[in-house]
Amino acid sequence: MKIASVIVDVPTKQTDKPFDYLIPHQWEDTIQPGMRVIVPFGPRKIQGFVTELKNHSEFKQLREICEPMDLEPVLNKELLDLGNWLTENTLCFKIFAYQAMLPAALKAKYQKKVKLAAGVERLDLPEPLPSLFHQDGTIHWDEALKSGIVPTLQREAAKGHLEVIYEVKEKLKKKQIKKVRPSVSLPELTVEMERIPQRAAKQKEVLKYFIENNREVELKQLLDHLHTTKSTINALIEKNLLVEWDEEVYRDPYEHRTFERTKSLALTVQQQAAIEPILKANDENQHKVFLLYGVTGSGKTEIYLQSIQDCLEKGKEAIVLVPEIALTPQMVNRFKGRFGDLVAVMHSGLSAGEKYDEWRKIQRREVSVVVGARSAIFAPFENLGIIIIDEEHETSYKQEDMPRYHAREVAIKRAKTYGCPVVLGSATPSLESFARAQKKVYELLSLPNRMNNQALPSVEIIDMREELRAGNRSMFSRSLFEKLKDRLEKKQQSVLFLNKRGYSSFVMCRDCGYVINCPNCDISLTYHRASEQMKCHYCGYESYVPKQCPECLSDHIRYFGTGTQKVEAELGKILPEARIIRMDVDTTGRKGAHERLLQDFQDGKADILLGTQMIAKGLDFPNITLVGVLSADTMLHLPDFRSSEKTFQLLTQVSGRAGRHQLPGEVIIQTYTPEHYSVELAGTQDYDLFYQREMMVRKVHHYPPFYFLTLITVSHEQLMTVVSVTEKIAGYIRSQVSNETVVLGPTASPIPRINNRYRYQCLIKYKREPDLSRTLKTILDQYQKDTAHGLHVSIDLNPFILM
DNA sequence: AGCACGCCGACT
DNA sequence: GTCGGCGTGCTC
Repeated sequence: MKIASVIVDVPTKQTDKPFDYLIPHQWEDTIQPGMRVIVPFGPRKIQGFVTELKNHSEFKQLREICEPMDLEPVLNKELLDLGNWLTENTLCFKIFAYQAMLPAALKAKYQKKVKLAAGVERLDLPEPLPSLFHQDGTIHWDEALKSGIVPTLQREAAKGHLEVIYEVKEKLKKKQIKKVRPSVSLPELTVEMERIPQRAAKQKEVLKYFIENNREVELKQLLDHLHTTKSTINALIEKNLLVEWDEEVYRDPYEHRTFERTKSLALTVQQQAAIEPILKANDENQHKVFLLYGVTGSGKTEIYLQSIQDCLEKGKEAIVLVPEIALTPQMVNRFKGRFGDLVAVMHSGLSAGEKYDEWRKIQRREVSVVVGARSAIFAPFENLGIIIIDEEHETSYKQEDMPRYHAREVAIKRAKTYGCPVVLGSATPSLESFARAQKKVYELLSLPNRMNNQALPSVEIIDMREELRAGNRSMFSRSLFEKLKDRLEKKQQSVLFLNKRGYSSFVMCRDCGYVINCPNCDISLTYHRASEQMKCHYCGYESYVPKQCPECLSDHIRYFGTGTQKVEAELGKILPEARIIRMDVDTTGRKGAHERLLQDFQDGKADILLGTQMIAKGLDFPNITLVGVLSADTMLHLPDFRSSEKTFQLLTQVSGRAGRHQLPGEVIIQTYTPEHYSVELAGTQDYDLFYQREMMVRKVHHYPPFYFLTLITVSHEQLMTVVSVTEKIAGYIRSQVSNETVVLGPTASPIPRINNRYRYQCLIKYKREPDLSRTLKTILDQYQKDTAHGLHVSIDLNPFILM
């Protein structure tokens, strides 16, 4: 076995296949599938993943692998296979699939440099080159680009004076600390100490320390403790009395926190009934998907915890997925509290280094439970016992760029491999999942009551049109105002929820209604208060707010704030004595700010918590007795077939924040469309009825879960090109599919232009189309090589955002 | 993606 | 006659 198949880090159609390389003798026993290697590729060096070892290759002129980047594989057999599965199921390049499964820190960085060719002196080169060399005798290409000396470099390289080199760099080093310990036994140490001459007082002290504390110690600590320097230690190492070594350490984001250990709670009869099938599947190593449908506050987390406990006792491992937004300290505490150091946490709040360290803990089997957002589904466990997906309906489980996977599908795929259960938990399951449970594809487990049989909060729906008619033009209905005042007097807490969308901070002329748009994209610019600039979220374009309206020259330009700011100001007017904590992108930008604000609220430092999406989840404070939703229908009118479902889920979710403990809770939902079923049924908290109503709508309009969707988006600088290509694609698909299948389009995308590229799309709705995958691949084969002509074709199977 | 190779226009 | 534009095709 001297040949390795390598998937190279070049994401194009043409290179999306294994390339064969010879393994140099020195690495023959080292290199294995799943390792990252550095390989020559054309004139440069790049990173690649070894997928296979073999003895023969169809290619004659094989080149050699430069070196391995790992000492042990970063992807095991199962994950390599999973990568292929991802590639097949999301139609992405293999390299994207592999990279998605690893922490970003393992992605290579490339650097191009030049160095002097053999026998050439710096001074042989023309000015200003001789003075531009770095310590290591190279000039960095990216710096040369900035200073405009690239042509000079190229000329010198052509003359053979300079040599171009390509480097692959690790993004990140393992963090290591130096440790020391005695290398001889305690009695010997005592003897040796006597022998140290009197003038080496510090060396004596060090040995005395080790006689008293006969164990390893971190070098830095030792030096601090004894007020000495490394030279003392070096002398003792020379004498073979001490040994020194490097040890890998982890950047533990939770290092300075203690977690109160908790024990399993007694389960209610309902919880007991719900957990039993899961434990049974655990016992029998049976793959099954459970849908744990439990109202807010019904104790789903305890079921997760005890199912995991059961796995750990069987020597297996567990993955828990939680939506990013709900990955709060509260959530982490519950898992760390129960399982202590056995838990790794993965979320976007961690630095690349911290994420890598958490991943290393998993890889080295130092933890058995990982709690994390979407990408934690790829945790490199090898003896998985259970996968839990909390808030299963959350759209953030779908990744929107390559590879466009849904964590739920990946979870089921992995669980099948390990023969273990998947538990999908939600108070408001996605229609897809609930439908599968109805069809007995998933097993339904219900928790219809709250713990201790607390009543669900009472919900009042306020018709804001009525308020307007009654002369109330404020954003607070009379009822909400009264109740807020009441809580203030009773010293209880309230949460006000504002749906961010519809209130986004665009800049508008009050006279003519002109909204400032991005010049490159057909979307309004977002106002950022911190920088007092307008920014495009799609292309990054920035600009200052004009003094005058570009259309009508009026100077009545104003921005519509993030909404929360406006609400805060308004609240200050009507309830001046209320202490308010505002949570939105502006106040939670800094690291840890989110956590601190919530802590303040929990500590009773404020009466009202005002915020967007981010407060809809996980809040569980005993003193909250009122929840207000300022405008329930802002997301209802988005061009998205899931908007009713999302509205219902959000309203139910938010309502669940109230009265989770002794005090009963009240919920006020303000809306302009109280008659809409998703608002009405969120009011009565009737998921089952909502499910039936929404399923009818989906059936009539040929949407999931009755039909599968595939979205094809084409973009190009020229509108004509986009239209004609999309038309050709749509035509080709129509010619290939059955007549039960619906092909919509071509139509302009909801955002018709991003970054000066026009966007057209085509939506396929189908029930059964076994050959669709092949058809789509043909399309990609045809058009992905046209990227040179500026054409982009992207395909999203089961899209969540139809934009 | 990069890069080399290759074929046409405007300069020393 | 050469320098350099970017169109095309290849990387084991």
